[in-house]
Amino acid sequence: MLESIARPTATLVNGSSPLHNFLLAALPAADLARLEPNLELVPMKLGAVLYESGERMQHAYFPTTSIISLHYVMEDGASAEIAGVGNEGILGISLFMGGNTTPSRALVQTAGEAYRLKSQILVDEFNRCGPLLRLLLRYTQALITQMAQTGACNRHHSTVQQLCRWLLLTLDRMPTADLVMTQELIASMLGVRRESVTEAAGKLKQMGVISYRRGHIQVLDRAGLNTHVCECYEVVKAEFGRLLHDVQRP
Amino acid sequence: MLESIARPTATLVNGSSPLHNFLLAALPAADLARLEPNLELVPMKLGAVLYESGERMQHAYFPTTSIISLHYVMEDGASAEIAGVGNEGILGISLFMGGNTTPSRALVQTAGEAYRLKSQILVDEFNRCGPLLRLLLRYTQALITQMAQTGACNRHHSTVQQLCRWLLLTLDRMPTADLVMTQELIASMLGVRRESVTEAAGKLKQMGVISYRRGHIQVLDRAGLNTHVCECYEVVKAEFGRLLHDVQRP
DNA sequence: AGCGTTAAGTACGTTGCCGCACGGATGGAT
DNA sequence: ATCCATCCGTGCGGCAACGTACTTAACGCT
Repeated sequence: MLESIARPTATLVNGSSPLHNFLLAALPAADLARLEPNLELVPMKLGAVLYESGERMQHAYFPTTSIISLHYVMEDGASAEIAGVGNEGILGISLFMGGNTTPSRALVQTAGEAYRLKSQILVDEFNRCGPLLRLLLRYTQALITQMAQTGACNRHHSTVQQLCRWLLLTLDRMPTADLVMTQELIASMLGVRRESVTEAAGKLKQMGVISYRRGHIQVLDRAGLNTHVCECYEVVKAEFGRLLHDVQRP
Repeated sequence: MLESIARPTATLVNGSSPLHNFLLAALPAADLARLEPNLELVPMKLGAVLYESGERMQHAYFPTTSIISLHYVMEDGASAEIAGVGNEGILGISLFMGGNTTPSRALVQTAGEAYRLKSQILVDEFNRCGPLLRLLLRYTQALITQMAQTGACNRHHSTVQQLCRWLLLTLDRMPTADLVMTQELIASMLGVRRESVTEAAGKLKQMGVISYRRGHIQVLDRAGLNTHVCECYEVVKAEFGRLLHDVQRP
């Protein structure tokens, strides 16, 4: 296991280092050094379920190139994304907030890599009440904003607006403008029918904002997304910027 | 200011003690003792705005008999409740989570009383990294669940179901089954039209579950609400119970 | 090269909620 | 006792999204 510790290798497109996760990168060197021997680089396969509602988590995840989606799944099977986690964040809030579980599902929305850390090690470090605690609480605060905003957006905004919001938030966490993503998957995130996504995506395509083919979406005109998105995107982005201004790409 | 410290008085219907707030009641005596000289009992007037989006909070509030509603207000004036805070909780999460502000509005949904505490005193106590920190983080985790669930509920459930959820959650925080509440206000909480509330309430009235008159709603048949509510109510309630099981009515 | 699976397009009736515009009723205030 | 602001009831057209059903197109596999 110790051998699997991440070292940037030539075979990886972006290289890989814990520093590619903004939270880890924002830690003082001494704190990061304590964690580093325990950080394990793992591949994140599209659609993989990292956490199921009510389970006890074995690991926390710090995405680097992958994106994780937090879903709430209803009794009747309907679902809705409540937040996304990319290289700006961590999966496993409930480990340090208390309670250990949450009533939600976490799955890989965009394939890539993440560093994982045994739950206990994260908790122990958190309990030192040092920089990691401060950092994780601020991140959690930003996550709360994202969840609240998503909820309000669900109530008031159109599918097209929400699709724009979702695309922009995803784009911000991606190195490229090419998303490997089916409309079906987007529908489950937004909590709408697949056909509704087809319709909304069709409009954006017609306006030349995006193009797509089977299983791929390409954003052609990011500014165009901005003109059609609701305020929610900007609010979330601004709040992350404000709370984690010192947590930037290394 | 010191003179205004809460002492239960005969003039108060329920009497009033910090112990009527579950979080305060759950603190070890030594920790509560440090806070108590700084707790100030204040009346909470219906509709009063305790916090406006982006403001810096001067106080944290621990409701006893009052209920506070956290709203998100959109640019176009549309609004939606993202969470409620009663005697099980605290208003002022962002003070200790970091960042000090949130993009939301807090207003009094049900008149009553609350203990308030100067921000700095709460933060100082939180920074001792003792029982208060543990307690507040667990509470925040429960609040996160409530927000996520509300968001998903906004997406998938009918106005009647949501009204039932809202009534039950409010009822849980009230000593009586009589709510002083206009349909207009409920509409702004649920983020729907006033007429939609009229319609939903009319159905419940016809079924004999509630009755109401101008500005008052009375729940006649709580079990009836339970049969019409969506799963969301139970999930939130269970999560609060699980996370704050040791935080009970004194 | 052809096949089978899965993604995406189309169509149509239905519905739940919206926006608007009223009229009627209530209950506190003068 | 009367006034009148506020709250509640109702009606109607409109529409975005839904549920359902089916077709067409793309990709990957043998």
